[in-house]
Amino acid sequence: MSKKVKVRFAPSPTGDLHVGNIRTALFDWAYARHTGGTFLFRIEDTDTTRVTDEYIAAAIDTLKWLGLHLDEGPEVGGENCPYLQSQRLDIYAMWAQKFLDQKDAYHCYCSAEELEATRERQRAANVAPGYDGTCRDLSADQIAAHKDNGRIPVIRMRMPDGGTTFVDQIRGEVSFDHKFVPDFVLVRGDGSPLYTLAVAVDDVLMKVTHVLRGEDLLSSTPRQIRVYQAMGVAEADYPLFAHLPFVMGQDNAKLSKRNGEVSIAWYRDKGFLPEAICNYLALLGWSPGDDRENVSMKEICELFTVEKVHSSPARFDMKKLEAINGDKIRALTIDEFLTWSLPFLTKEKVITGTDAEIALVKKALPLIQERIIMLSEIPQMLKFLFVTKFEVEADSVSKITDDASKSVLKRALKELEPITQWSHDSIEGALRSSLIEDMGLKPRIAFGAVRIAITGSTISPPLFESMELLGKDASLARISQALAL
RNA sequence: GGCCCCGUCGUCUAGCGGCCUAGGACUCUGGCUUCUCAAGUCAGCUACGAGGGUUCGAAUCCCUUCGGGGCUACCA
Repeated sequence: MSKKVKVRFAPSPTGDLHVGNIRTALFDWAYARHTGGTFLFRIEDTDTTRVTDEYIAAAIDTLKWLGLHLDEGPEVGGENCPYLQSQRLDIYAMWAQKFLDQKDAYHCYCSAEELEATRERQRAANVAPGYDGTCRDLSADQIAAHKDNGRIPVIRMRMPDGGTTFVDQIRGEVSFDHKFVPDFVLVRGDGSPLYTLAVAVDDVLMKVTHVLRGEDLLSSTPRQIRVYQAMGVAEADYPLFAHLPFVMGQDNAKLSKRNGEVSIAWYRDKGFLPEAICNYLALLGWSPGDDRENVSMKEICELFTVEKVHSSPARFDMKKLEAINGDKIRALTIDEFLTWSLPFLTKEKVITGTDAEIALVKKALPLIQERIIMLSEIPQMLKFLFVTKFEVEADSVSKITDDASKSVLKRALKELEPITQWSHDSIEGALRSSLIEDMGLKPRIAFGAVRIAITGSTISPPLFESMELLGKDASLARISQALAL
């Protein structure tokens, strides 16, 4: 029987979760769900000066918002607690000691300056840079001398001669000659562990079966495998590796703050739906294999396999994300759309949240559902229905103060006044017969003027429906007000 | 510099030796529709980095080359 799949997402807390992180998390999650395995979240804080609780809370909140539910990790718990590497220091120390005892590792007393000098020399001589093995086989006397000099050692892993070959699930067989994989540091002079030690130990102890991570870690894999060997793990029990290609920015460099918005929080504020973000990100470096592009979270789980992941990097394209977000918004039911909309409307103080307001919003939403690409556009589009002190946009004022516009508005006012059944049909009928047929105006001219008077803008939801929702009194008042400009 | 990874339209991709005069989506351009803006719809633009092989036949296999990226830390 094959082992139950366990996939881990293990970011180092260097900032808010960003697009690149999330793409990795999404693939990790999707693979876990696809295989019926578990999705584990671990924090790699061996370097950072302590993770804050806020960071962890924010990260978990982001994952939850995206719909990437965790099976194991900080806050949710699990059988492999704790999930912060900073809380597992004694475990790493124990293994480091074991490696020392087994002679797989050794104390290295070289100073930073000496190492730097070695590298300089290697660079000058044009040979592979890396630790030269000075402290590999120190005698007791040499060690004593170093101690007398007050030198503090690091613990270094001994890389045996030969090489490491492993099968990357995305790239195929990858080989590294150990000539180019020097002895590496496991534990710093101050006793703290390095990433290479901590990941390997944790992945084994937490029974991770698949390591899906960024391509930048590809060349650290031989070191990780070396630790497995030292731990006595059988080769058949090594996790399988799959190195995901990068997500690049417009400038063909790894996506960063410089080349676009990368913080997931930014997308959330802008009104991107989590489904849209996941759908788009899923398409970066992966595809279902056919021409299908609009996929739900459920479909991503069903269809996702590592084999279909690309080996080449993908560029992040905001336009495509926007297009997908628009599609997802249009696919929402009105109640779902309403739920998503309300926070944006209250945040912009367009509404306070009364039942009457919400009822009106719900009626207006169908008018704008296919006109927006981000939820943050909603307040601007519906504002005219709620403002108490109405004002025409500065740029549009001059478009309705000319004589032609004034006569349109006057006529509109006159035709609208007698309407008793205030509906978009009756409004349209009255306006068409008078402004278009009688006055012989082009619809875009005639209705354009009314639109500005009613909504204050040249861009708005459909005019007659908007007037119906605004109500007769308010509509007539606005036209009168426009006439007075 | 060394090691490793990568290379199909502007972008994301389909393609796994004949279905490819290379398909889809986004973007862009033009048309239709139209009360604005959208949405919808139709059409168009544009790609196998280059050069050698292998083969009856190559985007698909091999080699070289060029280009891009990563790593080369007591970062992850």
